[in-house]
Amino acid sequence: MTDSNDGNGGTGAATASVSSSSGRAGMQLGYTPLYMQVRQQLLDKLISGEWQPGTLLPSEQQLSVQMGVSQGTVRKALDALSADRIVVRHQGRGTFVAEHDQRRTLFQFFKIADDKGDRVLPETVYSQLKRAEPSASESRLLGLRPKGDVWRIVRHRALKGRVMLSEQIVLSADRFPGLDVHVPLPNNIYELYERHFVTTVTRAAEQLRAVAASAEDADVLGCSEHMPVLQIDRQAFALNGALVELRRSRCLTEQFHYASDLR
Amino acid sequence: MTDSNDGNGGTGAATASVSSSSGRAGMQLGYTPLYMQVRQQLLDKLISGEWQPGTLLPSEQQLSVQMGVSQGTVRKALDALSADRIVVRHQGRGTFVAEHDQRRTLFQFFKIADDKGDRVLPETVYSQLKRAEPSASESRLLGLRPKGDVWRIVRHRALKGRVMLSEQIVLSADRFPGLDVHVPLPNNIYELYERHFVTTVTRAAEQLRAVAASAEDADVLGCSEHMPVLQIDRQAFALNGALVELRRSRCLTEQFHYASDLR
DNA sequence: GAGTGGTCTAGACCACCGG
DNA sequence: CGGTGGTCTAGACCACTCT
Repeated sequence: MTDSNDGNGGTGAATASVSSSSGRAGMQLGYTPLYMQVRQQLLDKLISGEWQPGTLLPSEQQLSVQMGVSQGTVRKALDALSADRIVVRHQGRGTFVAEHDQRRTLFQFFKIADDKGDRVLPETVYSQLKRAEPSASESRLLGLRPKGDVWRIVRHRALKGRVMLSEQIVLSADRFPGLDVHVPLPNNIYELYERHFVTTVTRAAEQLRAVAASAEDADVLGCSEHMPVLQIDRQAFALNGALVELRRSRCLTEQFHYASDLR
Repeated sequence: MTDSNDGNGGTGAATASVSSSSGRAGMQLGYTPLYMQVRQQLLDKLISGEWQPGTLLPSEQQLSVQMGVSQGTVRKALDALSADRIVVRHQGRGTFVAEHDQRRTLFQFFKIADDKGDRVLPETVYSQLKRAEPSASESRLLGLRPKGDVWRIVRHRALKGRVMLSEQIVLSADRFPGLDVHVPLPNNIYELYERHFVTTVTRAAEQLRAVAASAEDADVLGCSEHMPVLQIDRQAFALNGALVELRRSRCLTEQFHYASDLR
């Protein structure tokens, strides 16, 4: 392993056995702190699938010995991953790779709430999967190879027994080979991504607009045509930063709303 | 000062001269870490107005001596305040009380972006202020005394020269005495709150719905009646956690959208 | 009781800013 | 150049979980 960044503060005798692996997104030049290098090393093991979701990581003590840095530096790296919800830490139990369980889906990725502010997970009442050619923009955004296909998923989803949401999902057929084997798709589709396709969605960006329901929307949602509906365009990103899912939802917002926290 | 929490780890000789001041929101019972007590002590000085926005705080070293805790503990307290955007830290310069400058308003509190994803601050093209009686729910939410009045502000705001947004703001007349002296209100109204009314907005919760434009909306926004518009209901909270502002916006979303990051 | 993460302390050096 | 926050280390004790 190549040493770097000595730059090694403290009383320390240990010269860190941490390879440089710089190039953190969103950092300016000049210098990469040791704990960020450690963070990246740990992240690489998650990206490669060496540590699957749900796995118990080695303890801080073990990692600090393995990586040749102090326990405090390992702690800072794990705290950074924890802040990004990539790992979950439990006092007395250990540090685990975050899973897309129902709670995470509900609080990180599903922003529809009822008028009391409670979030309710929707049930899927209709689901369709087909292979198709991408549009130019889909191909560009998903970084597809020339002539690479996409999967198109259409789902209708109900809250409290009423169909409230119609969504179309677009995925690279190369990244999700044999997706059709898993039909019918589970309600929690991000759990499917991570269990069968080594793809963990960690972050998403949504664009919201008010639009008029199309004739098809009206049919699906049981409302009149031209009814105002909330259109949500989502781009979802994996651990390595790649855009892996495009999604467009149209949602009735009479009994429910989209909740956004500004902080 | 009353000691508590000894509970004092480390080699330390120092018994912390930090009063208990427990009761952190969202904490379970049992115990309050020292750095959270320090955080609350610092926060109290901000709430009281003893440290105004823009103020340079004492250095970590000075604070650690003043409060009788280690520099590392002061650091953790300041890092927590920094994570909540309550203070801003600059290496080599010091720690400052956060201000509602244009950048903060743009990135923390204004979520409308153009199709390239760039956020543009809107200009106010019409503004009206009047004193009025609150509705029952307004009185309850804002915690008004019986017969306490409210201010109602109506503003029309333009992006790139086109009126895109109509908003109504409701404030306690008691909390904002003599607000009418400041007419015409500045475009950055949160800066007004903090400069003249010792009220710093730190957090807000928004509820989004797609609704049909009313006749009045259509007139203001220059669109047809029943056009789908994005309705944004905001509740804004001050440093002490009190709800201080209610706001309803209606926004055209043909050239712009509401951007929401899920992470 | 053993092991984990969480807190607290102490001290050193580094990167950055201003005068 | 002195002062600030940022990083790194080392070691102790605490709260929590599981066996």
